[in-house]
Amino acid sequence: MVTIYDVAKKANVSPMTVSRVINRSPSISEKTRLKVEAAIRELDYIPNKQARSLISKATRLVSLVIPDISNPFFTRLTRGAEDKALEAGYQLLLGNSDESADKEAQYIELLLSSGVDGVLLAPAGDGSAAALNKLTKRGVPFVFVDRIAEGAACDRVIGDNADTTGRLVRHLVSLGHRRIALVNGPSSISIARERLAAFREALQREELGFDPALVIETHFKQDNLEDIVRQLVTLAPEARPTAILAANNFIGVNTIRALRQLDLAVPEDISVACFDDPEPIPEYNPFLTVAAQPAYEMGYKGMQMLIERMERAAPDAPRTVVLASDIIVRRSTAAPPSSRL
Amino acid sequence: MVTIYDVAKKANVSPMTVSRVINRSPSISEKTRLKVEAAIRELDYIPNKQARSLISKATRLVSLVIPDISNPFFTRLTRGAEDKALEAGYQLLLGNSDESADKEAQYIELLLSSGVDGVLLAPAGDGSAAALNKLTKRGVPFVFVDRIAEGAACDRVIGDNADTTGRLVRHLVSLGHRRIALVNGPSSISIARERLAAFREALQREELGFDPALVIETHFKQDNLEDIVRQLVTLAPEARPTAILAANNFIGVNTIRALRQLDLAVPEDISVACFDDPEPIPEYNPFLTVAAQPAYEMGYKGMQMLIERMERAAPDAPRTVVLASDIIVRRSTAAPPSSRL
DNA sequence: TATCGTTATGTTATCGGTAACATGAACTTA
DNA sequence: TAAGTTCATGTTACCGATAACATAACGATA
Repeated sequence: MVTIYDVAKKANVSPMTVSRVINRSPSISEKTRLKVEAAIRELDYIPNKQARSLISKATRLVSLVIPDISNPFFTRLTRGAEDKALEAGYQLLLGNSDESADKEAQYIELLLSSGVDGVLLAPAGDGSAAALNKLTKRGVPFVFVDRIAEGAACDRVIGDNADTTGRLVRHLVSLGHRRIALVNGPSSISIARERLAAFREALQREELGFDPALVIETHFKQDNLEDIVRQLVTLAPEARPTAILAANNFIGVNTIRALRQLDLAVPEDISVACFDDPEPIPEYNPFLTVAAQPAYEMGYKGMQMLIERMERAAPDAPRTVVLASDIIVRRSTAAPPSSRL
Repeated sequence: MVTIYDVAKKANVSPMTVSRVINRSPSISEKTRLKVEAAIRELDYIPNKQARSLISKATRLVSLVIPDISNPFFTRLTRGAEDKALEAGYQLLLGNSDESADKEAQYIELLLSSGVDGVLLAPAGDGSAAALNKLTKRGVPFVFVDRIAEGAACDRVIGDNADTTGRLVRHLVSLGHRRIALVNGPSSISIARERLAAFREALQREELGFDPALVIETHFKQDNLEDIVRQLVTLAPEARPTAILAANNFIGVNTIRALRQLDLAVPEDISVACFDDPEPIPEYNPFLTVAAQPAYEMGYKGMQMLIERMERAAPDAPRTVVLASDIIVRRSTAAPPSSRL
């Protein structure tokens, strides 16, 4: 391995002078600089980041911890985070928590020893708080994206769940739906709680009753939803929902799949709308009506805020950035069967 | 920051003893071990990886460099690579090359200074060779997944492009197609070359002529293919293809989108088949006939081979692993219009 | 009990950089 | 031309861990 000493010897200067050249110290004569730069090139010298980190206490590594990289929503978020990180000279350590607080905690433990300078996190649930305390204790800043964990006062970039849910409900109501079901994620996850609360409020605003039987909790990940959907569509006709609101793209896709297994047509028999676009085929066969959250922007903005924290360029008080969604109406929503009689 | 010295002082031993406890050296008395472990717990000590790397020359960081994480094929590959890496105690640095050899080279430069122990790479093209030479020069092992770059003798995990292409062509021919177009990726990428070669051979085997006008090169990334597809479908009737083979999932999806813009129905007017599944909605509306490559396995196996290299547990000679694909016939392929008259 | 062999622990030097201080050379200025 | 400045460069020590060697402690053996 070529070290700063090899370069120094070759250029006939002290290692410190080489270090100064590398770090663009102003007090270096043009002549020495050129001499050292030539030696660096000749030896193909690359500074050792580990040695540097040992002194500077900074690794220029950041981590992005997400629940599921196979979800296109998080893929786009990752792109945004990576772009911003590279732009600012940081490298990205990727971690999947698989929606498990345990795996997440394990991963954070690992990050602590890797000496990451900061963590961008879509927490698996409120159980994340304990692991996050360790980060705080070590002075490693972190920022929430998409979701938050209760009990941690930090920057966050989140979607406007209240507004988005309200608009999705209004869209369905305007088509004539009066009984809308919500297939939600686990209530241990902030966005699931927020979407449920917003759902109740939206129903109230539309002067529709809230029926707990029409709210079902499942996972945000790929799953077979046949049982859950059957439960909804086999309710008595007057209790049966005419539309299903899915709390994320996977639930949306799997709801449609389950409906098909149950021989129900979308949107003829029942309408479906969901949060987040199931890319990469959002439109080749326009199907799901969705609330498309700005995933890339969330990642980008989240990383930006994290970098500001790491570089102590942010105010002490935690900041919250709320990003709006676009409602994209496609073919999975239509007037309910009854109104078409 | 809590160091090994703090622990040593607290436990009333020398730093070396603490180091021995951490590294499970056998020659440590039970009594001392417990004492030191207590101090570690009490102080919440975490070893500093940077300092360790300085001596060991190993960072336990590996990098995965892929052309495009927004492609579900690479997402699944990433999952596989990450799972295997974590299993073996390595952490994953993620890099997107965006199909650009320049970005890739820049990224590899960055990796060199981060001191990664190895690189798993789906090269952006043959232009990658130069950057890879630098890795070789520094003794950083790398392994190709999915694609290879000419001029680098290293382990590789690739799909069986010849066989897969042959089977896709046979599927189309068996439906009655005689004129099949290939919308391929850039010929600077190995899989595009292999698929083209296999395509020619398959046509020959099926005793069909090869028409260069029916082979078009485009990008593997999201793109508007309307011009390209128009070029194909506006050929004279006797020269016009009745089926299009797309060299990856994005090209497949975008071909169908383009056909729709041109008011052509799939599969009634023209059939489409492609490599790689456009997840996450492969089946909720069965559409694309695809050759599904085992992406997860590619990532997993590739990482495994890389780890073997890094830990010098592999034979010197480069190894090649070829993984077969599944042909999944869905609704985008059918008999050509003529045969249905 | 003197000697030896283990086993457990400590000391010193080092990995590759850089901060902090020291020094030397060149240039002013009186 | 001697003293004071300024600028360029070198020296020394240290970041946090550990390899290599040194030594202390202990029990076994004659």
